[in-house]
Order: sequence, then structure tokens, then C-alpha cells
Amino acid sequence: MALPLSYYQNEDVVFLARDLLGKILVTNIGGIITRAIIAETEAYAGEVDKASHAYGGRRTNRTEVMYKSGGVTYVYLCYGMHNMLNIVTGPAGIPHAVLIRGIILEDGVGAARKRTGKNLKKGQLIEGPGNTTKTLGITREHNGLSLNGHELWLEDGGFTAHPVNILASKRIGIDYAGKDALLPYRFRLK
DNA sequence: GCCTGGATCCAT
DNA sequence: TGGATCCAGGCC
Repeated sequence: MALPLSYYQNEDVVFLARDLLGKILVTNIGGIITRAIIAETEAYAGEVDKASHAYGGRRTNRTEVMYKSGGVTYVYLCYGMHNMLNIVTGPAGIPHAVLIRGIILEDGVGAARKRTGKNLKKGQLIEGPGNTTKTLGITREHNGLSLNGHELWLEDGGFTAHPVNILASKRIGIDYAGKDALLPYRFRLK
């Protein structure tokens, strides 16, 4: 069962970034199902967060999807080669997003091996947002998809991470964000 | 229209 | 530590 869209409309993006740990992320790419547990996330707090693409209310073709009502994907290209998957959260007009930075591969190992060229195993931790999308078969073609659809969705039924099993730290690769670079918005399962 | 650099990854 | 690779966003 996919999580209801109402789940994503919580205004507290930092809460959601933590809560998404342990949830199951499922892709159906051309009929091939891949399932993985979310193991690492980062919160991007919309207009007030210097690290966010929507900082200062920036509204462009790329960021437009961030302003939608929570429960859609935001996928963009980074460094000319890596697709980055975000979950848009919050009510319409509030451009919050959660970056998925790491997963634990559960099902669809064969497809994941083919996509990555690596000898991946069930239960293996996949680190890094670029590696995450590559493993799951996500590209920019999956930008703006509803998480209520048939290609990409989340399920409960992984587990709910206990606070003592969550590591909070500052975010990666956003040194340009000044003070905001120090915010403890990165969450990992221990 | 041009230029800069990036929410990365991997080999060196 | 640097190269891959390309486009968004800022500035002219």
C-alpha cells in the first residue's frame, strides 16, 4: 500500500526527513519492480534555506515542481551526470523537499545489478544520491511524478526508526550555504 | 548569449 | 585530488 498523499503534506520537512528513514521506496520502471529501504535523507527547507534550490522564493522551470503540494518527485541533474531524487513535501506554495541520499536494496537485485554494473546484493547499503537513483532506475524523466502513481511510490512496512538509531549531522556538498550549511538536516540509520 | 560551478562519484 | 559532463541560473 502506497503512503497517502496527505502524509507528505506535513509542513515540518525536518520531521519528514527523519520519518522517511525506514520507509520502502518502490520503482516500477517498464514493469521492473525494485524495492529499497530509505537509509539516508536530507531536508531542504524551501525559501528560507540557503542550500535549497528554492531559496529566497526562487521560482524557475526547474524549481517549479517544488512548489506543488507534497507527494511528487523532484529529480534534477547534478554535476552533468547524476540524477538526484527528492520528495516534495508540505502544502502547495511551500517548496520543501527531502533528498534521498541512501537506500538498502531489498528486491529487484537483478535489475539493480544491470543498471549499475556492480555485483549488488540483497540487503546492501547503497550510499550517495547519485548511486541511489542509478540503482533504482530513476532519471529526470521521473521528475514531477505523483507518489500516488504507478512508477514511483513509498510504502510503510519497512520500520519506524527509533531516535537512538538515527544519526543527525550537517548536510553534504553545500558549503556555499553559509550558516545554513551547519544545520543538522542530514539523517542516517545507524 | 556567455560563463560559472554544482544537494556527486570514482579512479588516481 | 582531479576529471567526467551538462545545464541552470546569474549576469552582460
